[in-house]
Amino acid sequence: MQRMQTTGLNLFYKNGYYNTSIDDILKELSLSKGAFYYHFDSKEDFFVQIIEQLVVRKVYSMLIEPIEGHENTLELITNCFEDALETAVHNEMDYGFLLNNFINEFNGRNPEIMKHLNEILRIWEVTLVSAIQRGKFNGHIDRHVDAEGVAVYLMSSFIGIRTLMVETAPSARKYRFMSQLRQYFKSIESKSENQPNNTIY
Amino acid sequence: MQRMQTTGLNLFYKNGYYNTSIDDILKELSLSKGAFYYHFDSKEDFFVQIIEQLVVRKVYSMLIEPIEGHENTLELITNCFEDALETAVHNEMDYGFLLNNFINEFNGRNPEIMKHLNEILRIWEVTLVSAIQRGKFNGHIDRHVDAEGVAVYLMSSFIGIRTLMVETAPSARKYRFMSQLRQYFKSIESKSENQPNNTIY
DNA sequence: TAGAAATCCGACGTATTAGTCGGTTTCTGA
DNA sequence: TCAGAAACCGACTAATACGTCGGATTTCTA
Repeated sequence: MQRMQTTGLNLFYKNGYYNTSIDDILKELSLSKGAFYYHFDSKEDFFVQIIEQLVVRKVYSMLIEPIEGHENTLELITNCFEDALETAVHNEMDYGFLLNNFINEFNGRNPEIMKHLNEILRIWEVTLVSAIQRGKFNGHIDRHVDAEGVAVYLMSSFIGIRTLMVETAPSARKYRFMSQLRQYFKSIESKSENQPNNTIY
Repeated sequence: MQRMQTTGLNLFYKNGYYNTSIDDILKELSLSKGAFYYHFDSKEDFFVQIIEQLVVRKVYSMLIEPIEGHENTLELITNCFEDALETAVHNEMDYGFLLNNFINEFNGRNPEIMKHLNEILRIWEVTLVSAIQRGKFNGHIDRHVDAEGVAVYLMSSFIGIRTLMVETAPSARKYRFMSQLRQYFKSIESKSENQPNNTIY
């Protein structure tokens, strides 16, 4: 069942949900229809379970947990993005950002699945927002910046660079992206070196 | 034939290429299989013609031509993005950024079509790069910025925000995005008010 | 070890897909 | 007017899709 889900996710990521048949997955696993429908009610049920079991965990370990620490927020985010993009560069065959692909595939076509995907995005967003607010509180980030705005901007740029890293010069594009991200971060970081609220930690 | 293409593009955009059948398109047009295959060799040929005829034009009019002027580059890009996002907000049903959706769908599965899509991205990129270089030359943009980097960063953020504007608070997210874009632009614009090279125009 | 529960098999049904092809209608220009 | 070209029709094929079902096999448990 674990194997079914991981194999399923790989193929769905590679070929898309609607363009991957149950038979494709079962052929890869040398299993039969009966085995599949013993464990899952339908293809959709199968996919929902994959989201809950695997996709959520992937996003958490890659994008959420790395920025939950109490160090300098902007550094945490920089390193988190750096690592995530570096992983993508090393994918011998990269198919873009998992969440982006699925959202584009299911948007307006499957509200049930969209609910799950939007929920993951929401959690990513609130994690970023609170990280930025923490940065403001700790004096690393200028007090006047709009945390929600920065979060949306960061998510946007990350989603987009993953699409741009598909097929065309992923390594070079990653490097350029990270440089500009640092440039942007410089523009929102605290001007003074005072970090008054840092003392309480 | 025009009607076939526009209807085809709408459905491909809405449901994806693989998830839209020829019959779906023909039903919408009240046409028959014979009519379709009289004009097009195959579904793929049909789609390639749609890209060349419609997608290219859309991207040009929306993202390329608006930034080819000789006014302040950063203002041009700001207005261009503003308009493009505003159009998306007003789509009663939005399915994200056309190019992003198709790239994610065809990446690693159809090199022929990917070639066309990547070409459009490439043109967008060089247009942005030369616009930024023009801005540096005109003194609106700091001479030290990396034009390629800024272009990649801009494209990334645009692609991403279009996915984020799908389903969840498009108008609010657009507003936040544009604010941060302006913030970023402030960080790369020329520090001094001198615009030495501007005189030759 | 025997019986029950869990797991798996694969042929089958029904629906949909891309594409074919012989025939019909509509347009056009001399 | 009429012949040929352009455009269109729709039944057909072969492949593939999801899901079902009766039965076989393996694994667990007492």
